[in-house]
Amino acid sequence: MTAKAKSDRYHHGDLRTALIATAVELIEDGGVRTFSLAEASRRLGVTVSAPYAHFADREELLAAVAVHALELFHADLQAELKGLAEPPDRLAAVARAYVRFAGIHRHLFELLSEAGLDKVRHPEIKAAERPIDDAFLSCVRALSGAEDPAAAELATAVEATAHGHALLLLDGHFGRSRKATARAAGGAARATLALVEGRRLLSERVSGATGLVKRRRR
Amino acid sequence: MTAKAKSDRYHHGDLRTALIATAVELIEDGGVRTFSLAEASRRLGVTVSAPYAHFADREELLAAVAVHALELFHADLQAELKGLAEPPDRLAAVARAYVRFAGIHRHLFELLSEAGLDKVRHPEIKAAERPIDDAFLSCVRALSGAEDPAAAELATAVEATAHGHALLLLDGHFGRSRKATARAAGGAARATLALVEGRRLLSERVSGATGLVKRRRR
DNA sequence: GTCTATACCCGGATAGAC
DNA sequence: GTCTATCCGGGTATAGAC
Repeated sequence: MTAKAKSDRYHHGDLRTALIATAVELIEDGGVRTFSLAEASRRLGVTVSAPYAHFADREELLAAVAVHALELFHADLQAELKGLAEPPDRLAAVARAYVRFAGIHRHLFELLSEAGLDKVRHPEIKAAERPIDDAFLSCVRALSGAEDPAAAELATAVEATAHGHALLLLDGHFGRSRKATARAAGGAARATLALVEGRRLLSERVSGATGLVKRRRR
Repeated sequence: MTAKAKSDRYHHGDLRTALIATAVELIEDGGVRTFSLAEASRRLGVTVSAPYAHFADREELLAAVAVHALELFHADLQAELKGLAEPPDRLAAVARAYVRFAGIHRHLFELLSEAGLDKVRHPEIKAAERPIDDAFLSCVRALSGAEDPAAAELATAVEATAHGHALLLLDGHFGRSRKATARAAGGAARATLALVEGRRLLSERVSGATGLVKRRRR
């Protein structure tokens, strides 16, 4: 690969990278379902067999795109957390970032959540998820103290809340306007706060239930 | 269609109905993605063109299956609500039923939430959703009083919670054992209760915030 | 209402030349 | 590393006979 402009054949400095970029584009407006290696090849002006020199198959390319998407999300998440100190606020920010990402990169989000990529076959994906999981879990732990047995359930509930709002957003539940993403993200953040508060209240009721707390019931 | 056992050709009392039933089966174990009219036809021993006498295209059959799934879910929901009087409990039961349905009829659930069926083209789907929406909304209204402006957001949050838990369940987040569905459903129900409590608390803080309530902050 | 036959389109993937 | 050529499979859908 030393000679560059070579004959009339198509040439790339780096077809592998170009394929990933094109796949991101193609998926960002069209979704994973309709994405095909053939189409990507056409776009880049190479034949359908060329990609096989860089990826074993379609799924391997998709995995690379998934990694890219996760890195994107991680960056967004860090930005959203920046400057927030209070654990509940940080948790709410995670939910907000999650929903925003889904709204802004719909199809990349779908790739991550619906494509059913085999994470065993593609450990890169797991690796790219790691820092995100860590950020999330550190927020949960900061909130409830590491010893809290209910921490895991809270983490799950927050995750479900964010995920649920994201899907409702993509479903048009918040409308189709530009504001929809903001509405959904705000809703998820508030729901997260409510969850945190409600959980604390319910656990108080169970453990050291005082008359005062009990009186709130119904 | 008066003569029944006629010649050696394949015959059905009602191919239309049989197609729906077969599609349900095929989708219940294999998912929508891989479902094809061709396969369904083979199963029933008719040729690939036969279905077109009853359905305009593949999607029309899928719509019929979706209606079936919604009816199933509605029945489950009613059963789950039976005997519960307290609004929070009823709301939690809705979430529980939702997650259970997702766990037990994975692929039918996927059809409903991911297949992207065009509800404008298929008003039957909207019609089948109606009674479910009504049941859900009546629970929300019973809880917050019809005038509460936050009712809509609560409804959304509960929906998101149920949906989120359902998806996490299908993702293996609660394990793959037979107990996974129960765990997820329980989690969704508890999260719903926490949501209801937390929301009440947060709104008190805003509206008639007393020193006592305020003190709970942080 | 169902069949036969067929046309059409798409995608994935491989062998072998350059 | 890319191309040419080619095979495979799959599905959707239609026309026309019975």
